[in-house]
Amino acid sequence: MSQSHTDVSAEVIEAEACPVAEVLDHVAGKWSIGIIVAAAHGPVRFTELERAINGISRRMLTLTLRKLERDGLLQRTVYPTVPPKVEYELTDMARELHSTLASLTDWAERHRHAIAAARAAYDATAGQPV
Amino acid sequence: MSQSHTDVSAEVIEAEACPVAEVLDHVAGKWSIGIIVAAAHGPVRFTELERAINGISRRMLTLTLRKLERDGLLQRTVYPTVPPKVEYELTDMARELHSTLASLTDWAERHRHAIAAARAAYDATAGQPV
DNA sequence: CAGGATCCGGTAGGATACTG
DNA sequence: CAGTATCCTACCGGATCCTG
Repeated sequence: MSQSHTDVSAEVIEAEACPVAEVLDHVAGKWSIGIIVAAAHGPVRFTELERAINGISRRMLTLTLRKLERDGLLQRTVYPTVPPKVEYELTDMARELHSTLASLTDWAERHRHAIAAARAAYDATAGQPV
Repeated sequence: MSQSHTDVSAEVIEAEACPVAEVLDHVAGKWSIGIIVAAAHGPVRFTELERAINGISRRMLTLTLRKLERDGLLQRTVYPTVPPKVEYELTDMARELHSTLASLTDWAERHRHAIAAARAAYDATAGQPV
């Protein structure tokens, strides 16, 4: 059903959406933001993060940590001590992102009630369940 | 710095992460941002969005639209004309979000190269593939 | 034109056990 | 302490067909 011609209008959206989509790809993880927030106030150790985020599994913590490190958002420092010690710290890039994320948090807190209200209204008006 | 932060209260993290997590729950959809961006410059029709976003399926468009509408981010206007006509427009709340999102876009564009470089470095250094 | 219903695969993410 | 490995499930998202 799709013709071989490409529509020009999509390029604009793509050009705008692509970087954001990439960011979200790195950040949209259920835990990425939590980790960035948790690591924002200084170097954190693995177990600290695990306890701080509370609900995350070791697996997801490791995976998300790796992803963030790979994208240059986290700097991983291994201390070759007898009990292994690893610290994670935000890079400058990530600190900027954290500031931006703060705006999101702010927006979310400011409109949390409005969103809840909108949901309730929607469910009452249009969402007549069977 | 490194003295009194040992008890990184999980409550703080949760309190901060929760709203964000909610936002992301509404926004982190693969298409939500694209829709918000596409609808930012005025009322858009269903088919317009479908063509603009280019890659989205009718199903996901509908679902994402519903979700955004339910959260009070989109206002849906149905014109009971013979060929049905539906327009979607950002609410004030969503316009604010869009501004915030712009920061994210900005951040992404500014650090896109750095991220790519970090990835390459990571893959070269630690990511010796099998 | 706008969207609902259904099937179906890929993957994000959770639980658990093992290790250097 | 800081991971890794394996299994398993839920849901996201695509394709297709049907409707008002």
